[in-house]
Amino acid sequence: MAKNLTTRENDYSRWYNDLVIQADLADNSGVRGCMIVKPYGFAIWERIQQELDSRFKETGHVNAYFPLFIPKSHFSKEADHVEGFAKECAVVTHYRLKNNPNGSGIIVDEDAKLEEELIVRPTSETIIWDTYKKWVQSYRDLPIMVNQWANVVRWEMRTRLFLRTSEFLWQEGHTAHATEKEAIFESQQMIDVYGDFVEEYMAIPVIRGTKSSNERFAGALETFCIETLMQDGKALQAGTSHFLGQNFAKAFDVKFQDKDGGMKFVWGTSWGVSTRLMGALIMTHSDDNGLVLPPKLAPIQVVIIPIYRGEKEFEELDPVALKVLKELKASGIRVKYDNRDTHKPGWKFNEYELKGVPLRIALGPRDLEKGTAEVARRDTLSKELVKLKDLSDHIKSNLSEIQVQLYAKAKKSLDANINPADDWESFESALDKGGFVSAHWDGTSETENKIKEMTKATIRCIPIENKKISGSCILTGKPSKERVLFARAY
RNA sequence: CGGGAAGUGGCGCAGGUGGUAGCGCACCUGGUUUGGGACCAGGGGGUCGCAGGUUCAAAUCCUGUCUUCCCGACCA
Repeated sequence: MAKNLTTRENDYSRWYNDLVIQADLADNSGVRGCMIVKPYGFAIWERIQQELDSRFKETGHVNAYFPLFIPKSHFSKEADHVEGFAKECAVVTHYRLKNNPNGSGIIVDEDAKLEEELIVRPTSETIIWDTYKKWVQSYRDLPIMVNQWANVVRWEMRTRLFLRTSEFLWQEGHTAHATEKEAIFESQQMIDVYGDFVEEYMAIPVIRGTKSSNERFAGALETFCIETLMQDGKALQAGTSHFLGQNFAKAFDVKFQDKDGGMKFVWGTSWGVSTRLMGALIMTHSDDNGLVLPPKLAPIQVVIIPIYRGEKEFEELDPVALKVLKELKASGIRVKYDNRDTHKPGWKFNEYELKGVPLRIALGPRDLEKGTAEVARRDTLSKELVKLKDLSDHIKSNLSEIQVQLYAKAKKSLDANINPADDWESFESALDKGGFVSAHWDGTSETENKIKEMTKATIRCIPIENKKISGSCILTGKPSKERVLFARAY
């Protein structure tokens, strides 16, 4: 049992906070709402980046980099967009500091006021569309399929490590197309890329859907999303992809001459996932002993821990451990041999459990005699004696089994927590139980707002694979074409 | 941004009627240990979040400010 880790039952939110810090993923910094991503946490993020990046490249995208600062005038061009982000923008107004004449330190130099203030990007649509204007003349210049890995800033009032921070890391894809059909295809394709990645790689089951107009991205015509459910029954948006129509093209005057000779506005998309995925990862699989990582994502998949008394025993063990290490490495497994003499085996067991390493191999004198190793699984906390000659195969099959089982477990929990409700009373009690509530909605913003006021629940998504069975709205009784998913969300 | 709580060695906390800081864990040294967070002995480390103020004297009292946590408002 992990020391000092609050149990989930006791206080889920505190469990999460403790875990992030104790597993060495991230820490708070001296700046409100900004986090320090520690090496172990960043290693996981790098694995997310690596895999996503290659999937982006496979689907025809290239990486580029746009500036952190956005001129205020660019930012104000698309009305809905401004409306959506204005309240959470950091603004740069000066470019110089000076010594305070009264000797009390450093102050802003009022003489160095910027003529045009700069916004720290909350997202990059505006500066990118301002740029695309210069890149696009002809249909031959399209499509543009650009992604960037960057940090963004949204001045949040209430923050939590990974889930909502004022500065966070993400990728944002921005594409421009000649036709509406192409742009819609792109935004749908990317939500599938996200969905497949999150399910296959992070072992987190998702629901693919579209957003209601209330929850839609500021400036988009349609927002596709993947929604997940955490162990405490709250929903978490894990990724979004937006069909922007011609909104940004019109705002930034991005036109091209088509084959027919006519001038047309281009069609756009944007899509992103952020370090919030780390939060989803932590809250989907982990337990009261600490982090649980799916093997495909774990920076360390297997740790080898030697158990010995005195130098003699270590001398005998070490070559065997090294041989196992070499063998596992050779078959492409990310393995660490922790031969530090500064910590006892029991200490290491707990440490790697807290950090979610999927498999642990313990090698001691008893194993040496019998030609075995003890293999322990992080997800089930079970142990097994395995013959050394079978070890490599055993580890490989264990890793893929863990990956499959983590997903299956999370999927089962997701499915078990989608509850239908057909009247207001059962709607409310279903929300209180946690999870998604599948209910009819009359399709209006007003009704969604009222429901939000009354229950704190929002429409998380309109599932893509929805059966179009009509009914009547849970609140107003007006006709509804299909059920949507409500939940209280992060 | 409102309401509440808190900030004291790396971590968790005590001290608070003002008199210059202590405990547990961690750390360092030596020894014994090592199959689920070892033990003994010795040792190092803190301008008490920061800035002002009251006072002969401030961790302690006052004011401001920053950060964190909880609740709310806000949030794609």
